[in-house]
Amino acid sequence: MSITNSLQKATRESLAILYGKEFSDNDFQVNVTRPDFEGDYTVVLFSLLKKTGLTPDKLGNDLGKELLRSHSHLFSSFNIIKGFLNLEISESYWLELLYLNHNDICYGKQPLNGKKVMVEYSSPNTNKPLHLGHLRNNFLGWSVAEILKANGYEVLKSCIINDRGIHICKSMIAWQEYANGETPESSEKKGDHLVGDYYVKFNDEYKKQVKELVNSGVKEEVAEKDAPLMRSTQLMLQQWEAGKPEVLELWNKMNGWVYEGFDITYKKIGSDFDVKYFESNTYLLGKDIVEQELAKGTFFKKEDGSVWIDLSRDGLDEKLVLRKDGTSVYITQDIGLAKQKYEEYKIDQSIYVIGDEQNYHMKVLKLICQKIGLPYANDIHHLSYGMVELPTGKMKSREGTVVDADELVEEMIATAKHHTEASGKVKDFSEEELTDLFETIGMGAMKFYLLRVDPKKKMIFNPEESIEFHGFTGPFIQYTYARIKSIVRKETIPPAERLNTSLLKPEKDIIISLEQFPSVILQAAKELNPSAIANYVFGLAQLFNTFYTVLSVANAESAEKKILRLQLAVMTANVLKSGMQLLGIKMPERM
RNA sequence: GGUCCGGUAGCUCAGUUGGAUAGAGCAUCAGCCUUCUAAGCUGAGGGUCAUUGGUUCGAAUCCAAUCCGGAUCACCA
Repeated sequence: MSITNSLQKATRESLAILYGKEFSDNDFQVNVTRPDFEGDYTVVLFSLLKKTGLTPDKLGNDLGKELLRSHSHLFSSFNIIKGFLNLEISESYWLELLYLNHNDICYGKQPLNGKKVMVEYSSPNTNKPLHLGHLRNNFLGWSVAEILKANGYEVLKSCIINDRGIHICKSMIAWQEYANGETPESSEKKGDHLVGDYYVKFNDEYKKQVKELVNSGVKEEVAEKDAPLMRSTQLMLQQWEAGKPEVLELWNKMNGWVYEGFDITYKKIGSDFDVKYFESNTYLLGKDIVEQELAKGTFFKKEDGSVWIDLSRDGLDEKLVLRKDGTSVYITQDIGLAKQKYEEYKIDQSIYVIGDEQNYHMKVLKLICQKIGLPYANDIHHLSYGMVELPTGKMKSREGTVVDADELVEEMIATAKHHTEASGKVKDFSEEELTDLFETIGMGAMKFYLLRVDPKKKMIFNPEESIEFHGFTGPFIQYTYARIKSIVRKETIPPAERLNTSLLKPEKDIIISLEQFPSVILQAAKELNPSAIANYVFGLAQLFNTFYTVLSVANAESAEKKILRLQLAVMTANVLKSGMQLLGIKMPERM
C-alpha cells in the first residue's frame, strides 16, 4: 500500500476513534508537504472543520497525537500551520522500504489480474513510408502496452494494416506507368520508400493531367474524374475487388516491398505485434452484423435502401452503416473487426491508439458496439493523441515538410554518435558495443522526446530541441543510470541488512520519490499516459544527481552510511530502468 | 453553425479527488571538474495561469460567458 493510502487509512481510523464518526477519503486531502515546511506528508484539515466543529489547531493537535500514538511505526512527529497538519514519516519506515525493495527489479509491478486487453496501434497504409506522426503513435502504443502489463494485464498488441483501397491502387498505377520495372534491389531503395515515391509520382502526374484538361476547357470536377490516371486507378480498384490475377500479383509484389521496408523500421524503433490484421481481409466484415441488427431494430433502412443508426439521443447524428448498393463503409468493418477481436481472443478491454482527428468516429464506434451488445463495449478506449507539428506549422506532404521516420532515426543515432565520441568516455568499446550504444542513446532521446508530452495534446516537434541531450531528455536519465552503475560496479554489495541510521535530506528525498513509483505506474495505466512515467523518471534522476554531487557513496562517513547509499543507488537504478523500460527505452551500463 | 480538445515564463512543457509563496527543461546571466562519469550540480532574472464574472475559508484546477487556436460534423479511409 502506498504511503498516501496508508496515511488516508490511518487518518480515517484516528478520526473514528477521536470523534466516533465515519469519514471517507473524500472528506480530507493528503498531499506531499511543500518543501518550505517541516514534514513529509500533509493532511489538509479545512474540509474537516465543519464536520467536527473544531478549530484547525484543536483538530490538528488531536489528530496528530492520535496518529502518532496509533501509528508510531509510521510517524515520528507533526506540526500544524494554519489548517495543515504536517507529518514526518519515521526514518525506520523509509529504511524498511529500502531494505525490502532495493534489489527487487519488479518493484512497482502488479501481479496478473486475469484481464486481457488488446492495444491496437501503428496502423500504417501500404502506399508510403512511416513518418513522424506514426512514431508518436508507435511509441505511445508500445508504451501503453508495457504499462498495462506492469499493472497485471495480459496484453495483445495488434495492428491493422490498410493494404487496400484507392490510395494503394494509385501507387500501383504509377509504378506500372513510370517505373520501367524498378525494384528495391535495382534502385537500392527501401521498399516502402520506393512505393511511396510512386505514390508521390502519381499525384504529380495526375495534377498535370487535370490541369491540362482544365486548360482545354473541361470543368474541374469532371477533369478530376476523367484524367486518364484516375480512370485507370478506378478500373484497377474494381479489378482488384474482382480478384483479377495480374492485379493481385502486382498488389502482392508491391505490398511485399512495403512490408520488407516496414519490418526494418519496426525493428529499429522497437515496435512489434502479437496480432496483425489486414484490411484486405477485414473490409467485408460487419455486414452480417448490420443485417442481424437491422432485424432487431438497432439499425433502420431508408427508402433508398441505405442502412443507418440513429444516435441523436446520444447527442450525435444519424450514421450510415451500409450504402444503398449494400456495400459497407469504414465504420462497418470496424464494427466487424471489434466483434472478431472478441471472438478470437475474448478480450476484456480494447484500446485504439489513433489520432484525435478520429475522436468522433471512435465515439460512434463505441456507441454502436454498446448498442449491439458487444460484451466488452464499455471497455473500448480511444487513446487519442494530438498531431505532431513542426515549429513552422503542420507537416504537409504537398510541401515536402513531412519528417520521414527512417531519416529521423538515422539522424538521432548520428547525433548520439557525435556527442558520445566527443565525450571521449567510450574509447575501449568494441565496434558492436558502440553501434549498440549510439542506437540506445539516439532512440532513447527520440522516444523520450515524443513521450514526455501528454498524449492528448498536440505537440510541436522542434528538430533542434529533439536532438538536445541535456535537461529533460532521455540521455539525461540514461546518463544518471550509467553513473550509478559505475559506482555500483566498483563496490561489492554487502548482503541486505536492516539499517539504523539517520537520513540526510538528499537521501530522504530520493526514498520519498522511490516510494511513489508504484502509484505512478498505476496512474499512468489509469490515464493511458506514458508521460506520467517520463515526468516521474526525470524527477527521480534529478534528485539522484543532486545527491551525487553532495554526498559520496564510495567515501561515505561510516560503513552503515555506505550500505545505505548503495541500497539507494541500486534501487534508484532499478526504478529508472523499469520506468524507462515502460517507455520502450533501453539503459546503457556505460556511456 | 453544432460537438470535442487546447490556451500556464521568451520557447517547449509539468501542475485533478480545489490547498500553503504556480514548477521543470531550453535560452540568458553568475558560479562549481585534483574527489564515485561536468550528457552533471548550485544560484539569479523571467508569470495578469487567454479575458470577465461566479461558487468558497481557499481557484491554474470547478461553473458560466467571451476571445484565440485546432479537430470533427462524407454514401473518403
